[in-house]
Amino acid sequence: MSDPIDRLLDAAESGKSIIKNREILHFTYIPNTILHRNSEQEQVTQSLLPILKQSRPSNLLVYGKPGTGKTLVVKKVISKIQDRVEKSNFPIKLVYSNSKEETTLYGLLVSLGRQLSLTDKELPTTGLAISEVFKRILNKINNNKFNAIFVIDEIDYLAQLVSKTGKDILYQLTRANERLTNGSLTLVGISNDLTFKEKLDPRVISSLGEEEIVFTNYNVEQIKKILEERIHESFIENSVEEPALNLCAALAGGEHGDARRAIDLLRVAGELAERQQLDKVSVEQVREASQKIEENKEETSLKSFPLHEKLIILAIMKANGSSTGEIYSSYKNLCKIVGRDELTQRRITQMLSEIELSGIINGRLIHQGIHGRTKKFKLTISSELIKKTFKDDLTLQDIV
DNA sequence: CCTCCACAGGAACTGATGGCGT
DNA sequence: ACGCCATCAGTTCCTGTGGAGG
Repeated sequence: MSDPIDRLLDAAESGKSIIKNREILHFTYIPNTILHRNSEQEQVTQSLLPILKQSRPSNLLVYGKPGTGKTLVVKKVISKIQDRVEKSNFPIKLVYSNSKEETTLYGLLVSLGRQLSLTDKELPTTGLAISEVFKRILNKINNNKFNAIFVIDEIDYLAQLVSKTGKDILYQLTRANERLTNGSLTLVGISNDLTFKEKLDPRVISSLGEEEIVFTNYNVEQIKKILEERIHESFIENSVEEPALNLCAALAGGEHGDARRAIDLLRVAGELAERQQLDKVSVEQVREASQKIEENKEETSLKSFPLHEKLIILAIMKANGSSTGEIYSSYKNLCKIVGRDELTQRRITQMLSEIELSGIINGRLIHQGIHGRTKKFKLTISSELIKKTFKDDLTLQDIV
C-alpha cells in the first residue's frame, strides 16, 4: 500500500515528460530566434536610431491588438540599443510602465521615477502634488544627464486618467525636453486602441505621434508558425499532434490573432497531457485547456469582487434575466440577511456596469414603453460555478 | 400625437485615508 | 501642528429617453 502522495511524486519523477523546456512556453520568455515581426523590428529601430548619434529620437506611437508582440519588439529593440550604447558613456535609461497596472496618475509617475532609481525619500509614494512628482523626475534626469526612454504601455488608459483628473501630464511629458538642459526624454506609447489618438489633445498628438508604427494582427497561418517554433523548442519531438496544433491556432486566431493566448493554450494543453500521463497532446487536451483557462479566469474575477458586488451577482443569480429594479430589491433583501447596510440604487447601477465589463454578466438595454427603460442582466456563466466559488466566503454561506 | 414610466448614466460633491512639506 | 494634495467609495441631484397606452 503506497501513500497517494508518494505515488504521484513517483509517477512524476519516473514518468516521461513531453515538455522539455517549460520556460520557453511562457510568452514573456524571448529567445532571440523566436520572434517574428522583422519589418516592425526594423521600423522601431529606425525611429530610435538617432540615439546612437547622441541626439534625441522622435517620440513614437505603437499600435496593435493584444498578443501581436508590440511590447516585446519595443523592449527588445531598446535593450539592444542600450547594450551598444552603454560602452560609449552615453547612459540610456529604459523605463517601462503599464498604465493599466498602475491605476492612478500618481502611481504611474512614481513607478517611472522608481526606475530612474529615485529612492523612497526622494519620491514618496503618496502625499505630494502631481506637479511636484513630475518636477522631481525631471530634476533627476537633468542632474544625472540621463537619456531616458519612457515606454508607456496601454497609453490609452493614461489618456483616460489624464482627462478625468484634468492634469495635463501627457502634454508635459511630450514637451519635457524644453525644460531639460541636460539629458533627454523620449516617449514611446503603446496602445491597443487604434482610434485612441482622436481623443487626445491636438498638441499632444503632434509631438507624440511624430512616428507611428502599426502592428497588424497575426493570421491563423502565422500563429501556426509561431506555435510550431515554440513546439520545436519546448516539447520533445512528435508530442503534439497536427490537429491539436491546428485547433490551437484556430481558437486563438479566430478572435484577434492573439499569439499570447495561443501559446497559453498550448502550454496548458501540454501540462494537462502530462498530468494524464499521455505521450501526446491531442485535440481533446486543447479543448480541455481552453475550457479550463476560461473557467479559471471567471473564478478569479468572481473571487476578487468586493462584498457588495458579490451580493449583486447572487441577486442576479436568484432571478436570472431580471431588470435593475428587481435586482436592486433582491439585493436589498440579501443585505438584510447578511446584516449589511445597503447602498443606493445609483451605486448599484454603476457596479452592475463594472461587473458587466468583466464579462460575467451581460446587460441589454430595453424600452418597455410606458413601463420605462431598463437594463436586463443575464449571467454568462453557470450558477454552479458561482455557488462553488462563493461557498468558502463566510458572510455569503447562508445565502448560497 | 402626446404623456409618462423606470430607469440610465453624467457631474459634482463628501468624508475618510494616508502622507507630504514647512 | 497645520494646511495641502491625491485617491477612493459612495451619495445627491440631475437630465435624458423609446415607445405602450391613452
